[in-house]
This record gives sequence, structure tokens and C-alpha cells, in this order.
Amino acid sequence: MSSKYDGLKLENQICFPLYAASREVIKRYRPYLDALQLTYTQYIAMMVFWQEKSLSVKELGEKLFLDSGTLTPVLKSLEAKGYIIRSRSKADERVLEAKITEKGENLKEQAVTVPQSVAGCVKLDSTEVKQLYNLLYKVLDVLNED
Amino acid sequence: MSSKYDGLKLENQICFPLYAASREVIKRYRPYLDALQLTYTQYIAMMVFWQEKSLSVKELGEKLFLDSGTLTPVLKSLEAKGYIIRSRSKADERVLEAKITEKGENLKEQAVTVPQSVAGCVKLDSTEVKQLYNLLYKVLDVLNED
DNA sequence: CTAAATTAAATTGAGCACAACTTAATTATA
DNA sequence: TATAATTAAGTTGTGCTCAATTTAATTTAG
Repeated sequence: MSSKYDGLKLENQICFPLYAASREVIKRYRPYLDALQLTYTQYIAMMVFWQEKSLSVKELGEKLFLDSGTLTPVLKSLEAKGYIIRSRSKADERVLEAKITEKGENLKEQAVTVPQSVAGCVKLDSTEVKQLYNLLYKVLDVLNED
Repeated sequence: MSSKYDGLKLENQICFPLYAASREVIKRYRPYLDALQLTYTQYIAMMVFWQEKSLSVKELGEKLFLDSGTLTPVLKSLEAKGYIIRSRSKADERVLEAKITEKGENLKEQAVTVPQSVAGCVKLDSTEVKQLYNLLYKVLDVLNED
């Protein structure tokens, strides 16, 4: 039996399992990230720095889908821990460049086991992971177009 | 060329697109929910009340994957708006029962168009939505087992 | 060249999300 | 049946997340 209210059920809105699964997976990172003294947001920022070495707040924000309101305190915290250095661009004083330090590079060695450890909890086979991955990026790409 | 650090790339961790897509989709709800004077968390709580009419904080928390630390202020806010009433269970004074009001029921009429409006932004076809749905619940079910 | 528009970060304030702890009620056990 | 253990909510404190605003630097147009 269906009604005009069916769309208003939790189990009929894709957005709810997305939201719940996201939080539950992030929770699984916590014990491993606690050992590194990183929050999840600090961790994904460091993942970008391990690849890019140096970038502006705006560039980092585009990669993480976060704005300066979120990133400014996260970057200050990472700088306080000694993993990055923040400095104004000489070419354009509006731009803040964040650059990974030697200490930040070294942290990569300790972080390298984190993804495998968490992957063990999720228990999708490689085909399913690929499917999920493609669907999520399809959603992200469309929403990112605006 | 692959390295032992490949797992530490954003694009190789399922958790990142999950986190980013979740936030981006929720952002699409905002304009519609603003019109109802509801936040997203208040909205998913109301979705449960539209189905269940009355339940305890614990039961609601199990459905939403949220604890009393999050739900207590959300429920107080919904009560302040007149959509629910909170009262202690007579059978067990520890339990707080939250019950939808007439006004809360009426809100459903205004909310009924929200899911369709947002679904339009996501742009997955019905097969893809079903796939995504199944994969997300698979992740949730496994993580929920502990 | 200068005023207006744009841009990049930072700031502010509201509302989660969650861990850790507290309080009060109920249940289990010695 | 005392008391110990457990349970349900609430409280507290930290850290996002985001919208809206502010500040300062740069670019664009008149």
C-alpha cells in the first residue's frame, strides 16, 4: 500500500543512509586517528598535503568541499602541531599558502596503515567498493556543477 | 606507478566521497527546510515522528544513529516549536517519551514536496539510486553489528 | 588614475556530533 | 532485601560545518 507520504520515510530518502553511513564510517577512523592526535578533518587535510605539499586555503577547500570558516581553525591547529606552516603569498597578499613541514611528511609513515585498518570494518568486496565509489562521485560531480 | 602510500589518497578512500556527498546533499535540503523552519536534523527526527507518532529518545536514537547528547537539544527545539511533546514514561521514569502533536502532524503536508524537490538535484536514475541505497545499507548494517 | 566590484581569508554565531561524565531510576545479585 | 550493576537522559566541553559578515588586497571600468 502506497501513499503520497512514502517519500517522507527515512528508508526512502537516499540522503539519510548517506548521512548515517558517513558518520558511522568516520567513527571507525577515530581510534586510529586518536593515536596520531588527529581529528578526521585534520586527517583528510593532511592527506591533501601529503600529495600536494603546498596550496592555498581556497584550493584546499575545493578539494575537501569545505570553506575558510571550517578550514581556518583546522589549519591553525595543524600549524600548532607543527605539521604545516601558514604564510601569505607574496604574489597576492590575500592568499594564504599552507605548506607541509618535515614533521608533517614524517607523519605519513604512521598514517599509512590507517586506510587498511578501516577498510577491514566496511566489508564490501572490491566490485561493490568500486560501484559505491562511482555512484558517490557521480552525485558529487553533479552537485559540484551548481 | 603505485606506492605503499596509494591508500592515503583522498580518491582511494571510500570514506571521503561518502562524507563529502553527504554534506553536499544535505546542503540541497537547506532552502526547502528553511521554508519549514527546520534544520536537517530536526527534519529527519520529524520524519520518524510522522511514522511512529511516539517513541523514546533511545528508540529515536537507534533509528537516526544519534545519541542523547545530540537529540536532547533537537527535541527541546521541536517541542519549543510545538511539533512534539516530551514527557516521562510512567512505567519507567528514566525514559522520556516524545509524542507528535496535531501541529506536528500538519507540518507533514508542507514537507511532502521536499524529497521530490531534492531528488531532482541528485540526478541518478532509479537503478543507480537502488544500487546506492543497497550499498549504503550494507555498510550501515555491518557497522551496526559492532 | 580612481572608484567600484571582486576576491581570499578570517570572524562570528547557531546548531549539530560525539566522547566523557553525571544523575536518577530500575534491575540483578549476593 | 540491601547494594551493586545497569540503564536512560541530560550535561559539559571540544571541534567541526556553514551562512553571513567583515577586512584587506587586487582587479576592473569609467
